[in-house]
Amino acid sequence: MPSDQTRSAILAAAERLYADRGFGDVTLRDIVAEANVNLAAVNYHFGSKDELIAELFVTRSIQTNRERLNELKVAEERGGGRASIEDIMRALVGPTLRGCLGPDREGSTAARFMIRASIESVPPIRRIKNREVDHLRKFAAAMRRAMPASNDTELYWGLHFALSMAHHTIREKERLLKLSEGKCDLDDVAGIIDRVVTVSVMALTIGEVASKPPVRPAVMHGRLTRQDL
Amino acid sequence: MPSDQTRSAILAAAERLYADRGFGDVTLRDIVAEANVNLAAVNYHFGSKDELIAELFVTRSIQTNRERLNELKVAEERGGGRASIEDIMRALVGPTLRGCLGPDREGSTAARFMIRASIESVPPIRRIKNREVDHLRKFAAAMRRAMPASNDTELYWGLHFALSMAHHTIREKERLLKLSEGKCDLDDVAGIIDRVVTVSVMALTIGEVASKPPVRPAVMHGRLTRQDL
DNA sequence: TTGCTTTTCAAACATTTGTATGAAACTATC
DNA sequence: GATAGTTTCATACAAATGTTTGAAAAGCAA
Repeated sequence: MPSDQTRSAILAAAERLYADRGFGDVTLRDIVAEANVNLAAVNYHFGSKDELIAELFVTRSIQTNRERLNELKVAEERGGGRASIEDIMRALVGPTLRGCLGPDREGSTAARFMIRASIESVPPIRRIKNREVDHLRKFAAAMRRAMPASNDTELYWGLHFALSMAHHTIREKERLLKLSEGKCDLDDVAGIIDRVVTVSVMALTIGEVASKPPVRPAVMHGRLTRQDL
Repeated sequence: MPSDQTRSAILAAAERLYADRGFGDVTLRDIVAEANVNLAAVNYHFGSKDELIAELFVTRSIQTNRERLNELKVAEERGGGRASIEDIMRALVGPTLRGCLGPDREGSTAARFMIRASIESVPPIRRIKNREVDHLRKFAAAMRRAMPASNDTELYWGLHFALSMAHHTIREKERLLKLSEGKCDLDDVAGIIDRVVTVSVMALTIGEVASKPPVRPAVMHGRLTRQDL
């Protein structure tokens, strides 16, 4: 058997098992059993368990990033070098949401793996995520071009909130479904993307009116602290 | 030594260690060493490691929930039985954000523990979180009273997005700080709460204009799928 | 004190886990 | 077809970890 066959069998089995049962419940022995390879093969081909997980996550992350930048590029070309802020935000959150939500996506191992990675956050994945910042700078730059009037602070908050809504929707989709008693349609991916984009763009326009958000009613009573429960 | 002393020594030591080093890196032996008690004491007083973690998390969750409902009650009383939608959202996200962000909060063990719990999401905590839904229904009810025109779907999405922004800001504050090169002031807790509240309320007003979000440019080109990278 | 319950303690248990080893099987090149 | 390099395999290793045990200690009521 060529070496690559064992390697990819391990990758596929690991991704499937991690997606189904999470990182905490899957051991190397589970993976090699699923892949029908020897236990030592993991360390031979990947060096360690953590490096296996890292490779899985990096592969999928690169895919998502490529999709995002691709969608951004398409939007910029269509706009003659300048994409609208809506399209930029859509390029940011669209790929992730499309990948992880939707009815048929239940079968997508890659998507379910990335959801797990988002929820459980094991050390090797956390390490990678912390270096993931520079890829977002490209989106910050595009946003800056699209709304030159806005200042950087507002821009970063808008970017942050967009990712907040997208990721949290993926992470907590079960809970939202339960809370809303099915009223929130988690299968309407296009609608969800519209929602997130709309709200994100609105968030960005806060900064265009004033540098400080407008609404700030007096609510902080002196006696309302963490102590008095 | 009275039995309660050992019990609370374990609780305190566990919360401190988990807050500092995370759930993955702290063993029972670390905890009992920090608490100066015997290893078997944990199982004697709590039954198991998971039940210890669960007790820690439940205690802090109850605290947060009480703060939220308290703040909601204050706002409703001030408004003569009806709180404004701004104040409701503020009561929802305020306690968590105040508890977990801010400069002096660095020393608060409870806050850092809850951040860890939000990031790492170990099984006993996940189990509890999944039952945490009914507490949010009280907020949904208050929101319904505040904006009777809005339909339930929009309401739940607004609630969900508010929590998204609050939790994600806590979870990813380091990354946001790095991405924005310090431009986003994570110590200005009041400002952050204002931001989240403002955006949440705006998100809720989407539904008052129309039942579907307005912005929906044609971006989904046929060739833009998960494959073509 | 006596007797009973609760709590502490040191030690051991039982598993699980990732990793390492060294020989065997396989592959490809000469 | 011999040889060198690669890959597979069964097995063992070593360490960590949550849990259990049974006796000692402490607390407390009669």
